[in-house]
Amino acid sequence: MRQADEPNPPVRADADPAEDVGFRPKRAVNLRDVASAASVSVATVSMVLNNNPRISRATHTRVQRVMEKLGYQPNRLAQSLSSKYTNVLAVFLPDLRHAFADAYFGELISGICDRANRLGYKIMLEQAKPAFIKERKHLELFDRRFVDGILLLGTHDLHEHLKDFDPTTYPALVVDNNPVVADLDYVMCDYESGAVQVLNYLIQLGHRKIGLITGAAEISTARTVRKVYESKLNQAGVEIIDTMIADGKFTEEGGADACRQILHHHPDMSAFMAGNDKMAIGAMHLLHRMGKDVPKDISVIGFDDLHHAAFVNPSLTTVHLPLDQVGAMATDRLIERIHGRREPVRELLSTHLVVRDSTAMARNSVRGESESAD
Amino acid sequence: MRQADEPNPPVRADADPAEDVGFRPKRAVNLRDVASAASVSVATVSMVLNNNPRISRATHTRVQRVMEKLGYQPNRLAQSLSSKYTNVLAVFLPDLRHAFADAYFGELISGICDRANRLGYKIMLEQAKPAFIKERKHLELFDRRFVDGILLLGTHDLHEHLKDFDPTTYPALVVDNNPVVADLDYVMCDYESGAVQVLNYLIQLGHRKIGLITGAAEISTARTVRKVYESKLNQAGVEIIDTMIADGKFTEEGGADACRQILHHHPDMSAFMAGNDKMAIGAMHLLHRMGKDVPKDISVIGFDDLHHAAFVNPSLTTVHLPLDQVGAMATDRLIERIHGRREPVRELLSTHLVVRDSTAMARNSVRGESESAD
DNA sequence: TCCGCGTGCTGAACCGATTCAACAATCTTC
DNA sequence: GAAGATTGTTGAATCGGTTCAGCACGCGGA
Repeated sequence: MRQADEPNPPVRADADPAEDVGFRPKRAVNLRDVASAASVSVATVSMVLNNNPRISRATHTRVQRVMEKLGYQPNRLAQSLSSKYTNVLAVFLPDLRHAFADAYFGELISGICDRANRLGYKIMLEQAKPAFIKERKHLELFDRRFVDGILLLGTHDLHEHLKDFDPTTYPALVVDNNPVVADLDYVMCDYESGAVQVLNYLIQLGHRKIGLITGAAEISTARTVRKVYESKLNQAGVEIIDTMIADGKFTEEGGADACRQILHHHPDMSAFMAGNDKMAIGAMHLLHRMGKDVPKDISVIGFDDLHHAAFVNPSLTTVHLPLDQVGAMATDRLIERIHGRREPVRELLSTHLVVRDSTAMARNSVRGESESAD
Repeated sequence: MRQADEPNPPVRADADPAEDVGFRPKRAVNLRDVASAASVSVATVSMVLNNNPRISRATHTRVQRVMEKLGYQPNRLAQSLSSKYTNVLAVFLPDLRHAFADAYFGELISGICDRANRLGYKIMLEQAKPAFIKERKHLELFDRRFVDGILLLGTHDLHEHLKDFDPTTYPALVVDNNPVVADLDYVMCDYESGAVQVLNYLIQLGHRKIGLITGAAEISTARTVRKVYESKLNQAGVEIIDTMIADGKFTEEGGADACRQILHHHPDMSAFMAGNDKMAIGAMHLLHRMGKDVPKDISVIGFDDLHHAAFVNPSLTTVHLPLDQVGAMATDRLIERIHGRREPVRELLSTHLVVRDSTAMARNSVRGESESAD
């Protein structure tokens, strides 16, 4: 009878013979083996392993030689159990359908893994599904000693659980974002400067009728871009109407929808600025479907500079974000925090515009007052 | 003098100021605490935790209540140390520049993570760089008790290290591939059937001059597709010349290059079949640059059906691969193997063609003999 | 009444490392 | 030459679980 309905942890129903004759690691060489082979105590071997300076040069090399001869490899479960650290970091992805397949997150993760490995850390992958958070598994990760720290990707201000990460007990760092919901460490791209470059460029090309395909307002980077958009257009003497802006949800479909909405109210739009490449690509796809020519009829510009963006038709003008560097630096700072760093982390990495084929001079270099559509 | 390089224990060391005062987990509730609070032995608590049927219903619920009251969470380092399993799986990515940002791998990982989490497993991310393999870190992962098993992504026949994974000692499973270099478990898409559908479709549209943009010959799936291509074209009475086939390295750039090469020898190509979507997209980009119209002048067809493929211009006709299902099933089978499965795993998941806008009837439904160019 | 057996629980060994207190041997220093 | 400091090593406790052998108890059968 199997009354055990509840998901029991690493369990196997015991008491039953003739079962689970699974993978059985043959007993490996351990500290004691090395100690006796080298005629020293286990304490000595351990200290050699950790390069403790109190061990003499002679003993050190002798023990090390024995370790090599026996092919000794420390059991890291035992190491972590008795030491303070696991040397594992978790990467949290947001609860989005294709989060893993999203090149934006991929580039971040790439930077993270590279740096983490170089520093002797392993990376554990987690997706922050609602159930996961509700069961407080994000803290369990620490409490049960899975990880030393967490890198948070794709966060925003509605993520209440961000408040749970107390810096000294549950070290966490926000990657490429700065949610106001909690006062956490962060490392991110300079979206403001990127947006400034985009708008300077578009305005210089003669564009005034510029639509903004943005992300949700709860995402700090989306707000930043929007703020720059509004101030720059105002500065150029353009009155901003709400219908010139639409939420594209950071997806291709969303980008296309947002583009359609804006065009519906403003058929004379001459350029679109999108909050990321996926939305820009979605918009371009729609425009192509509608028979509009990018960039002759309409210019489109994105954010991210995914590898991919150079290969759509036409190739996409976009703001290059140093995502792998962000990932690497985030990893560095998180590890510092784990080892006792006190000062908060607030890093901003610079961005630059990459001009390709999706942008061109505005048809007729417009001037001055634009009459509001409707 | 900073003799204290070694991290100090979780105890408050007031003695020495100014040193690694890092993250300090406050002593958590442990088995002994629960045992004494419930007035039973630690053995009993452990057995409750593992749903051991030898514990009476009464004791079970009583202990469980105490655990809840104290907020007890088992330390999984201790659990894994004394049990046989870590409940962690590693995902190996190949040594490619943008491996993490590649949506193909992303979809696989997505399926893997989902299933793994549902089964109580954690996922660890590794990239199989040459140095990593040379230092035998892929085995160290087992020897040092990091993981119970490994899922191998992006493998091919030059990966000699695949031979190292002895099924009973180092459980590993190849995902969406079947390298002949080692006789390992695998779960993959039915590329053969996919290729058959592609060629039937193209031939039915009247295409005869079909170029193949393939991957490297050491990759089994690339060989499979090529084999089908050759036999189907032969069957349609088309003589195959080497110059009709080129290696696109599974990248956009490679796809573009391969496309250029083939066109150089065969300017009258009317269709391209690519081994994945990225190469197809690269080819389409080149064709766009050359002023050729897809699909009017040339049809292009891919493999993968990445989310993305629906949003390039024109949207891409491609073979849908059930990558998340492959990932999920791979995870299932690997876990079976870890727990003692004896029979080899050889799974094939079915694929189907998704027709979009990058394919159309051949200009002039060609017939019979094609004179070899050059 | 005695034996054997199944049930429910316990004590203690064990997994494999880290680290502290203690100590012996050698080196300073006066 | 004795006291004190330094250097190098060790035994034992500890981290927090799992598991096995064994014990107490109640019960049915001979």
